[in-house]
Amino acid sequence: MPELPEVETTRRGIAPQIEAQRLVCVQVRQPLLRWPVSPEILALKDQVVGAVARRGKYLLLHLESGGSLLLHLGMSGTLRLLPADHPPSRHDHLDLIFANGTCLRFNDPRRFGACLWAADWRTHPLLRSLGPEPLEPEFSDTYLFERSRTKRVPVKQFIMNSQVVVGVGNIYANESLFLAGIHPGTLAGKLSRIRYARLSEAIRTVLQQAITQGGTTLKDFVNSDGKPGYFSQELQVYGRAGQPCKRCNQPLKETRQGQRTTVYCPKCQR
DNA sequence: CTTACCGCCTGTCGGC
DNA sequence: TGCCGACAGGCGGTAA
Repeated sequence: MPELPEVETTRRGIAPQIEAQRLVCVQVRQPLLRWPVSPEILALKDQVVGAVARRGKYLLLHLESGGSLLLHLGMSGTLRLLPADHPPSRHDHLDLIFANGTCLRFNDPRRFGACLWAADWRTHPLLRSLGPEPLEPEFSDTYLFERSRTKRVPVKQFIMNSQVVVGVGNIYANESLFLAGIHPGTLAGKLSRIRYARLSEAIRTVLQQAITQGGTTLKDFVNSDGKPGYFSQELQVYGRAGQPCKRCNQPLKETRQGQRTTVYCPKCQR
C-alpha cells in the first residue's frame, strides 16, 4: 500500500525522466477517482515540468509556468513510465504524454487515488494542514511529545494522523511501534518524552530503510519501472499475527484500532 | 476543540 | 461451483 516510502520510490523513479520535459497533453480514460480529475488538468497542454516533489503521500509535479499537479496513489495506485504507444490495460485511468514519447501512466483499481490541480500547492486545502515530514528536522522527539500532551487517542492512531506527521500508514505505524518497543494501545498523552525519542527515531529508521528497499509490495505496489519493493521481507510484525516474534519468539497478537489491523508483540511492546 | 465512525472502490478469500 | 460477506486501507467528511 502506498505510504511515504512507496510514494518516494515512485518520485525517485519518475523525476529524472520527466523533469524539464514538455508535457504535451493529458489523456483521461476514467475521470472518476477519489475526486473527479480537475478540469484544469484536462485542459493542460504544452507545459514544461519543473521539479517533481513529494509532500506526505502526495506527489507534486510543479510546472514551470506556475501551478502544480497533485497526484495521490490512494491504496492501490501506481505510476509507470511507458512508451506513449503502449496499449492501455484495465484501470489505466490517465496518461501524461511528454514530447519525448514518454508516457506517465496512472493505474488504480480501487480508485482511491487522485489527480488534482493546485494553483499554489502550499495553500491547497488538502496540503495546508499536513504535519511535518518525518525525515525532516522539524519532526523531532520534542515536537511529538509536545503535540501529544492533550491527546487521549492510542499512540498508533496518533502517529497515523497526517496532521501530526505525514506518510505513516498502517504498515509503518505497526513496524515503528515494534522497533520502539511501545504498545500500540498506549494513550499518546501518557507516553514519556524518552519514549517519544525512541519512537521518532524508530519512525525515521523504518521509513528510511523501506525507501532503501524500494518500498513494501504486499500485492499491488510496483515502482515506475513496474518492479516490486523488497521491504516486505523486513517486516517484523505487519501481516505476522500468530507467528513468533523475531526478537523473543512469543506469538504476535492482533487487535483492531480505529478499523485498522494492529499487530504487536505482547512481550516486547509495553 | 476532540474522538469515533462511515464510505468511497475493486479484488480476493473463506465459508457454506 | 457459485454466491455472499468480510477485509484490505488513505483519508475527507460528518456526527456526537
